[in-house]
Amino acid sequence: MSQHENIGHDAETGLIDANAQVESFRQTRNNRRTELVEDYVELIADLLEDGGEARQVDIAQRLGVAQPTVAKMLKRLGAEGYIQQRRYRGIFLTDAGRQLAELCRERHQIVESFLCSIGVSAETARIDAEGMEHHASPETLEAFKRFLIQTTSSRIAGEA
Amino acid sequence: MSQHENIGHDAETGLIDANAQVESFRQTRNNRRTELVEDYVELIADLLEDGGEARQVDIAQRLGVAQPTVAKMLKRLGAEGYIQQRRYRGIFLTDAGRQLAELCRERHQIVESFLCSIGVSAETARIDAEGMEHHASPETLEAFKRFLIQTTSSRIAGEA
DNA sequence: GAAATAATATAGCCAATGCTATTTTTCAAT
DNA sequence: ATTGAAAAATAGCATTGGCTATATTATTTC
Repeated sequence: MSQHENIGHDAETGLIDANAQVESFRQTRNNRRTELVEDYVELIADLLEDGGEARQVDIAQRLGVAQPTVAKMLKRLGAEGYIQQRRYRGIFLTDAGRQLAELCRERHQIVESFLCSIGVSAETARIDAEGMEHHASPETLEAFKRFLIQTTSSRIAGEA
Repeated sequence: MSQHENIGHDAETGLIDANAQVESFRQTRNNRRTELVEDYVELIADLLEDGGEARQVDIAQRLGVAQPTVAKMLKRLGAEGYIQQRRYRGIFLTDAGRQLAELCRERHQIVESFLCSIGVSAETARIDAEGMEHHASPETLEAFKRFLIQTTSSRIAGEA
């Protein structure tokens, strides 16, 4: 039996095919593991760009967690090669970190703008985008972008 | 200073207001904690409805995790009042469980349909919806629904 | 009804992410 | 230069959600 056979709905039951569903759940679990890393890197990039420095206390305050929680996560980010850290010195993004941050920021921006464009309030869009961005695949992001371009050009053309 | 003052962007920096951002992150962390419960309850409802029973092995197989992992989570679901469980007997949803399942299923359905309606493939929609559904607020769901109704009526009216 | 099989329960491990309390280090100010 | 405050590091703990290995209980089959 081929690996990609029987994707979609299973005729024998009303349920989604088990192999397909298990893949969704696995993917989601995977995403959940990388969400925090992405949040941190994105936030650090913002802080660096804006204020020139990203201190643990700032990150902690922004995320709403305690400083030791941040310290622990920064160790992980360092180990994964996204940041460079010197004891009692500031935090810097590596090339990989900057790259990831850029990706996240773009994705975040697309999701948030998209939500706004379909009539969600700015505040809710911000909150929901924060959670949803990590689960938007490239394909979905493309669809969001297409939609944004469409509605933008419609508005320019003066349509309702 | 009022609690809801200064929501949105902070004029002093290019960054989002810290209070607003921290709220987003808190909300997201909160959602993440309830995601698994919702996944389980939704899946159990599906299994019960379809096959008449929801066994640990089925749940484990569907989620792609080991059976003891499911056993542990079921204890939690029991403690939180969503399911009833008798040793070596099947699993049943309580009223609260059925209610939650219904809510989740509806939400899931809306998100997945919505993604399809903007041109995301069925398979990707399934995967992304699995992750995104838990982060869609009522307001966003309403926007999705509005959009679905619009495009449906457009199609019926024969528009491109 | 006894044996084999299937399902569930339990024990014990690990990693991730949160916390508080405390120590260490740096920096700023006098 | 010393001190005091701020920041970061560290220790130690709890919870959640994974896992494997194993024991127990039901069920099925002969």
